[in-house]
This record gives sequence, structure tokens and C-alpha cells, in this order.
Amino acid sequence: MGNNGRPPDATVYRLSLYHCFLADAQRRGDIEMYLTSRTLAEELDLSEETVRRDLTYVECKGRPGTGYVREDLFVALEAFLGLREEYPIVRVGTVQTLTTLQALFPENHFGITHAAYFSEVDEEAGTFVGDVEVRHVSEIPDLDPALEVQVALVACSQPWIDPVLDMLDQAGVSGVLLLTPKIKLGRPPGMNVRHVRMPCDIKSLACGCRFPTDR
Amino acid sequence: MGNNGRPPDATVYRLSLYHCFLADAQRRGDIEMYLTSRTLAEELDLSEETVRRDLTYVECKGRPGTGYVREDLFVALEAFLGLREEYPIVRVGTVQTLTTLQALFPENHFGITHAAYFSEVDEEAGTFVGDVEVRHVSEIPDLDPALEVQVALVACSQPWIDPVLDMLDQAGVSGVLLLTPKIKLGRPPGMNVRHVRMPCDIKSLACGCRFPTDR
DNA sequence: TAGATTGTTAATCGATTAACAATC
DNA sequence: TAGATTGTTAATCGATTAACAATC
Repeated sequence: MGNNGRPPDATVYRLSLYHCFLADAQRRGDIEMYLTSRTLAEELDLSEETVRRDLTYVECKGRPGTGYVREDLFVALEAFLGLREEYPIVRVGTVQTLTTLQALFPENHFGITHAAYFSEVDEEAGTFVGDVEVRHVSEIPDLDPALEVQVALVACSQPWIDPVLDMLDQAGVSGVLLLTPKIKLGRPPGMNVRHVRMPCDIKSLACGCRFPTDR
Repeated sequence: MGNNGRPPDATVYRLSLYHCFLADAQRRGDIEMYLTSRTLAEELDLSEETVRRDLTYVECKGRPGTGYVREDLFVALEAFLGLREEYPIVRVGTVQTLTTLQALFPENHFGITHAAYFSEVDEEAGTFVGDVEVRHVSEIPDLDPALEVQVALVACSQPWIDPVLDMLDQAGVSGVLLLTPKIKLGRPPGMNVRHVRMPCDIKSLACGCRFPTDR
């Protein structure tokens, strides 16, 4: 504890994973009072040491012999990650894509909710995905600043990527999870883009077959 | 060169990225004969040194003062990654999801093609996505071994994840790119799973807002 | 107290960056 | 030859693992 400064990326990702784990466990009705680094490690395929090291970054002391108070840990993680009760994000893609995403990663799971949906297809403006109204991407800059949306999930078609990133930047969104494959992005300076490149992941996995894991 | 043994994961991923870059450039009709580490670095937001270091793993010598022969590099990367002309993969998900994936990451882009589509929905067996017939996931173990499929792209619903991973394992598929969020996987031993956890990525991005990048 | 688990320090492992001689 | 770019070695940075004293 008392560990200041920006933690390593790998740690931030795992802290997010712990938060997801707790949100999910809560949803499933788990009400155990305490949680140890060992349990967490086993559930998430990590080592105990890594878990404890990670948790030194958040404002939550563990109790030797007992573990961490589940609820305290959850609250501390939420605070550390800068989340809110239901963290609102924006989603961008065609109605087709938005519908798939809604099925794959439903609203209000893991403590994340929607602020707005945007489609790049003109005719889809005004239609609904679930009970959410879809607006045209060109309206992204008009996103209500009061919503304080910081992150977007983007899966629009390739040609729309750069314009969409620009408009999100204008709307004050500083983090983007991008699912559409593309080689070179025209990312606005300062914008944080996590790009999932499915073709690269697949090729990496192909390579994995040539070098079988030793563990 | 002469660099043997399994390269670091980060390197394998970037080698895949270089291969994607070349496949994409070829598709766009780029026919420059040579390519330098600087160009590659600039296009992919990496450092020159990293690119050169990475390329020491593949069987392709660069020429001081000139760079790498584009075509040679492409062939060497393909060989190194264990790819083939059109590398066949399997895709798993509902018709809805498969359709979205086909739009987002079309067949025959980046040198990857399909071997088969599988849906977890009984009634969807026999339907078509694009010109590809969809089969039921329970048929995964019957996948023709002659196709030599090594990798699958899976985006089925949560309850199907574990059974699907098992059946893919039976079918000899050893690498999986999984898009469905889930905390704990029952992954068959030896199976290589790259799990994209959208909720975790989003929370990590949220955290990024609290610690603005310094560069 | 005894058992269990934390938090911290040191050691190791892994990856990137810097520097530069070799060479086309 | 001169200019440009490679490949390699050393230095740095970052992350994980191991070990263990502290403590509830």
C-alpha cells in the first residue's frame, strides 16, 4: 500500500479483471465476507504473489490470516479504476453489429451500461436496438457532456474509423476499444485506443502451434 | 538471423502484424520492391529497433542501405508463422454474430479464410451466412482433419463456451480467439486461448483517464 | 498461541531502447 | 566512395516470481 504513481499496464488490466470478477460474483449472489489472494489467483489463473502485488495499488488493506473484505475491495477497485456505479459507455457500429454486441456483452453486466448508440448507416438513425435508440455517428460530437462518457466501444466499418475517432475526441471521449481490423489508424493525439486486431491474434495463434507451449 | 527457439509473445504478435501489413499492402496494389525497418516502424507505430530485432527471428536477411525485399519478407513471415496461402479457420457463434463478424472481418482479408461456420442454435443449422453453410456446434468434432484447421474464432453465448472449447479440442483445433466475456474458462489443457475481455478492456481504458499518458 | 495470509524486499526473467560497427 | 540501413551487443526499463518477516 501507499504505492503511488501510474501502475503498470498489466496491473491495471488485472485490477479490471478483479473488478469484473467481483461484479460477476455479486450478480451470482456470492456473499462470502472475505476473499484471499489465493482464491482470486485460482479463479483467474494467476499467481498469488501477482494478485497481492497488484492490490497494493488500491486503497484496501488485506488482513493477514483472513484475506480482503470483499465489499471493501470492490469499492476500492471501483475508485481506483475511476468507475461509477453503472459506468456509461458509448457504442458505435451498424444496427447489425450493435445487436450482436448487445447479445455478446449485455448492458448492465460487469457494472457497465450504455450512454448512447451510434450507427454509421444514415437510414438506421432513429431505429432501436433493444430499447436503445440509435443515432447517426455525425451526432457524436453533440453527446451531452453531463453524461461524462470517457470510453467508447467502436466496431464500425473501416472507412468510418478515423472520422469516428475524431468525433469521439471532440465529444471528450478519451478511451476507445476498437474491434474493427485496420492497419494504420489516424488516432487523435492523446486518445487512448485499445485495438483488438483479430487477424493478428489469429496469426499469433497459428504460430503458437509451431511452438507448443512447454508448461 | 540464426535466432532460434520460441520468440517472445510480443514479438510473435508483431510478426503477425507485419504479415497483415504486407497482405493488406499487396491487396492495395503496393508493388515497391524494398521495405525498410523505418517505414514499417512508422506505419505501425513502433520503433525501428524493435522491428529489426523482431525480424531476426524470420528467415530473411535485410540489405544494409536498402532494406528488406518485400516479397521475400512476406514469404518468410508466412513460413515462420506457420500460415498457408489462405489460412483456414473455423468460426463459432449465432447466425447474427457470424454475420457481424463476416462484415467486420471479411473472408480472404489478410490471408485468412474460412473452413466452416458453426452455430449453437439448433434451428440455424443448414442456413447460410453469405455463401457459407452453417452447421450445428455439435458437429464440430466431425470437422474434416484433412482441412488441418488449427485456429478458431469463437463468439458463442456464455453457456456454450466450455462445451465448444472441448469439441474444438477434439477436432484438433489448438488455438482459439474468444470474444465472449466470461470470468473463468474450463480450457482443455494444452489449448491456447486468447481471450478478449471487452469489460476488462473498457475498465482499463477508464483507468487510463485517471492517469493521463505522459508521452 | 497456532495457523493462515498479507505486504515487502530481493532475485529473476523478459522486452525495449540505445549505440554503433558492419556492409550493401 | 558516400549514404543509408542492417544486425548485434550492452544498457535500461518493466513485470513476475521467490522468499520471508510481520501480523491478524
